[in-house]
Amino acid sequence: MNLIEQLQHSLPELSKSERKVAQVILADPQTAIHQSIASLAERAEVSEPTVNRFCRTMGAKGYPDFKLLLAQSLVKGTPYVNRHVEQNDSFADYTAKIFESTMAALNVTRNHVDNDALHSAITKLNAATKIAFFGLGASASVAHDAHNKFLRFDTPVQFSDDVLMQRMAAINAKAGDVLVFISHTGRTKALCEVAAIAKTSAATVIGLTAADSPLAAECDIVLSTQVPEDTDVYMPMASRIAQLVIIDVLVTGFTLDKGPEFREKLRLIKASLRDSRYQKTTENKE
Amino acid sequence: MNLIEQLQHSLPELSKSERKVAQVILADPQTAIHQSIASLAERAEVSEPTVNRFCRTMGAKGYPDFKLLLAQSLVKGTPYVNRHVEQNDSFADYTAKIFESTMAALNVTRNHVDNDALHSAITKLNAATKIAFFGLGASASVAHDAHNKFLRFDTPVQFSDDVLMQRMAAINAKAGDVLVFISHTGRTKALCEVAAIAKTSAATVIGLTAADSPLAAECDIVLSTQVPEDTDVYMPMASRIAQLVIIDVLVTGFTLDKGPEFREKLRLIKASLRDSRYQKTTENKE
DNA sequence: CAATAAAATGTAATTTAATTACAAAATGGA
DNA sequence: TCCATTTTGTAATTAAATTACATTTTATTG
Repeated sequence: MNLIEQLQHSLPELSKSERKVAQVILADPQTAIHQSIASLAERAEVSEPTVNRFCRTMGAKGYPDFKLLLAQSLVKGTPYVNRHVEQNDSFADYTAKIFESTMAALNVTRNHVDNDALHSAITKLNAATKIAFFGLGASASVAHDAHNKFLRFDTPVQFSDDVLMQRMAAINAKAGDVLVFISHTGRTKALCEVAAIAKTSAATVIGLTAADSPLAAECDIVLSTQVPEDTDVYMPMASRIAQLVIIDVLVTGFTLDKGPEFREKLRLIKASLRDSRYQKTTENKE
Repeated sequence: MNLIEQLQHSLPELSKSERKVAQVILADPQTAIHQSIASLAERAEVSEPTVNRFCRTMGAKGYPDFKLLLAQSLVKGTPYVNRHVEQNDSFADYTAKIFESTMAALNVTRNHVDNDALHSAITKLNAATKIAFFGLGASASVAHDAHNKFLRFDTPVQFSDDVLMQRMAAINAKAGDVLVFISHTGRTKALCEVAAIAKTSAATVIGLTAADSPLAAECDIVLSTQVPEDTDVYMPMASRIAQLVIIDVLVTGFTLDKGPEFREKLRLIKASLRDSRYQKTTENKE
């Protein structure tokens, strides 16, 4: 646990003098880390050994050690948190908020992904005879991205952001096919309907969507993005970024499972794109 | 700058003895913060005052102060670094690497974005009579995403991943139009050519691409994503995520500049999507 | 290539800070 | 109210960091 939180939390258990020390530190931790034990003791109106004992109570080896711990917990205090953009935010404010919120979303997703689900999704994709990515609205671009990434391989890939096309594809889905449905909310009726059709087929249905949503209910494998709901009007969807990164994981797992001989193939693809580029130093895939 | 980075960076400028100190610290910073000046001096085979002088050279007030700074930078020290996926990585390994690398990319981008360029891009977009997003290959999905996001407003938006369509649009571009070209490398010939055409028009040409690239040269405003090149075959493009987040910033700035009466409009759009969703608790945009 | 200035480093003394040992209050239960 | 226990403070001690100054090293120039 964070030391600051720990201080706050153990406040009631402390003795009178030690509490005084804790309060002085909590009031302005930034100052505390630059003070000697003497000046801190004076500010808290206690003796120096009391401060020392207090440090030991809090799990430090002594005062200098305590200061180190305190300094460290001040840094990671607010790592990346989800913060909403507000009307009066300055340019710098909302830029920072958007970046931080996105990183927070990725952090949360990383810590909460269902590894088993991801793993079995990769296995299914690898064994697939055909792969399709479906999304509507904003999720269409995520499906689009997934399609691009999987185009590098020899498994046939399909992408659609058109409900009718999706329906047809779902109806024709066969065993060995993998259909990936992408939706932020998991509540888009049209997409759920297509997923329901897909479910009646022998194909594998994967959902990249919110857990416990109607869409998730229709899926064999659910890859959920545990991202705080962005109810704010101004807030862009961090969940879509999380979905893209999950797709990155899928692609990477897919590639690795194919083995090293596959690597050569990817190199060839890369090389074939060379002529479409202005060369300079290193070469990259677009 | 991070103290560890600073140490690494100033290594060549240091004197012989001070370099020894720096190297001992860099070799194991975690140990260093728990040592006294005497034991550190001994390990580095220098005298105590040398260590003290070294601390001052690095901008600290003295040794204890230096330890504090070091301790702090160890926390946020190497938060998210770019790590390449390798053939023998386990599932857990590459998943972690991908998430971390993406977060690292976002962190780097946040710290290096050209705020003035971003700001003027937002201003231009707000004054635009028409907006277009162009991308090819993998960047097409980024353009696609941007298109989706800007569709919520009343400024006409266009998206294309077709070179011919892009050419036509570029030729017909007029003053007041804003054309956004998206490319990871900034070296795709076809896209550069379209950008060159656009540049001859009176329209504003914005590039969401690598700095100092051929594409960047054709643009009025360059929004560069300073992301380490991903030469690795297995590595998904973190830069594309960074581009998406920059688009989020553009959209947010766009919305905020339009003022609060606009907020109502967005609410109406949201409400109009309601019927296409299965309701449950809170409502969200797709 | 010596001679000298400047920089770098070390030694020892000094100062400052932290800790310990122990004594004095304060607290709480019989 | 008395005794045991805990809490807190005082003074001494130890440890750590810093300073002042001496010595060595390095670079420079005649």
